[in-house]
Amino acid sequence: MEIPPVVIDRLPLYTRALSTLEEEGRDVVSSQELGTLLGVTPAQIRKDLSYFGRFGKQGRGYNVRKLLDELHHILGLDRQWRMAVIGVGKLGLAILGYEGFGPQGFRIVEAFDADPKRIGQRIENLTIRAANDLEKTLLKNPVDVGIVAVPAGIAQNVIDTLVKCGVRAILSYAPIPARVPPGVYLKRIEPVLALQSMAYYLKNSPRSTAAAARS
Amino acid sequence: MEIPPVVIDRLPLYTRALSTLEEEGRDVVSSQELGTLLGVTPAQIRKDLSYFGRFGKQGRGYNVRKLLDELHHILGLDRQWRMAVIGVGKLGLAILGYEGFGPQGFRIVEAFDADPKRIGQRIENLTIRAANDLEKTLLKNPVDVGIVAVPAGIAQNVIDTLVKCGVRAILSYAPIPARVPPGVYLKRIEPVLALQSMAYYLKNSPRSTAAAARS
DNA sequence: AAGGGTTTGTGCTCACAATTACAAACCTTC
DNA sequence: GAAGGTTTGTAATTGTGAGCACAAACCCTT
Repeated sequence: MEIPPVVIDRLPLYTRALSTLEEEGRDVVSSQELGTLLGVTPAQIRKDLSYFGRFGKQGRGYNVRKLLDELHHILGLDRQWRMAVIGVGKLGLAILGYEGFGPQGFRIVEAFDADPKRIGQRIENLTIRAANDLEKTLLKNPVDVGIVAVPAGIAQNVIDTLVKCGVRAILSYAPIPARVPPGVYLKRIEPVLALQSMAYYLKNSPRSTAAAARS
Repeated sequence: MEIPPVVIDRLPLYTRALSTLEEEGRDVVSSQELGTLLGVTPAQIRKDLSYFGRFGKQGRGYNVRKLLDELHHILGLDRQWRMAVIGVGKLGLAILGYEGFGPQGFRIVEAFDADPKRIGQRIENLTIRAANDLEKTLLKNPVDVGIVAVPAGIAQNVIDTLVKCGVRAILSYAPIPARVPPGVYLKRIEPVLALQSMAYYLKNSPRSTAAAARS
């Protein structure tokens, strides 16, 4: 069965909300409650989940623990994913220092930079390698995900290299419309584009009567 | 006329491609060429633009300079937008140091943090203010956009404060499903969610025969 | 054990966005 | 200035996702 990408994009949201509920000690949750928690309609949640099976009980709702496990399994979050960061500037540093990846099973195991002053430095239990060694290193020690935090000018080049090394998922912070071959998955983080589209609404809404932008 | 949000989200893409073309000295571009450049169908581009007017010439294409000016005007990029950064940790530092905002008319004019060691520090021509003074400062010197780079636990609180101060556009880096009242526009930057949805495809695609994820 | 109150899973409908397709308009060349 | 080759703008069609609504299933109380 072919599942719509929008659905896949929502599953992590559900996962996160369920984690919070579990930490609060909740046993059961309804699509209704989950919906208000996330700003999504209950029907949407139920339909999304129904693509994968029947996880709830009528009249009761979903077992938090069980649904969370199911979603982890569906998304492939029940294992560790190895990631490499390319580019250790200010942004790369922030990425290396971010504590949000590890707990979700995403571990940064390599970091690369072209600056001779950076190469060899030890940051967050990692030794920065030379960008020149990117290909050689990744071919020997493959990673699942590449995080691109280099300037726009060389980003496509870096991405091509990653693809050549068999990396099939790329998270790019570079402000370019990068292209990847079929079978490689690319997500872009684009704060400037986000700001620019919000500017439209700022400019065109009469200061109070507008509907909120979808985030 | 009511324009679909998806269309608004694509306009900044067009803007960026046109900027590149202009720097290269190109005078005219067809929807065809722009499309291949961005990975979008030509018809999509033409239709998106037709919501706002008729900017092209049959048999010729679009004048790069003119279309760029039009889009700048439509999106409200022909002015300066004032932004405040809340949270000056590693991420906040990267944001303050990013050179991609200024050239697009987005200027960071205030920065706040709760850490006494950070308060008063001078970074990138800006003096970090105390988080306690957030409300007072913004009420005196309003900003158009708030950039939230604080830990998840206090993010909703910060967002509520921003809204109270009349901030109508918020770019949030906090991993929470933040809610804002109607008339306030919120975009979230969520690298972890992006990774989690890619994990699904990594897990479920047979290593070469899958279609690329939409980015 | 029966009844009232919930909540799920899903067929159906509706809305809207993407694509197709083509007439009209434009440029260039002969 | 006519003809051939492009490319736009848009009407019409197709495709797809979101919302609605309800039967079936479950819990709890009496």
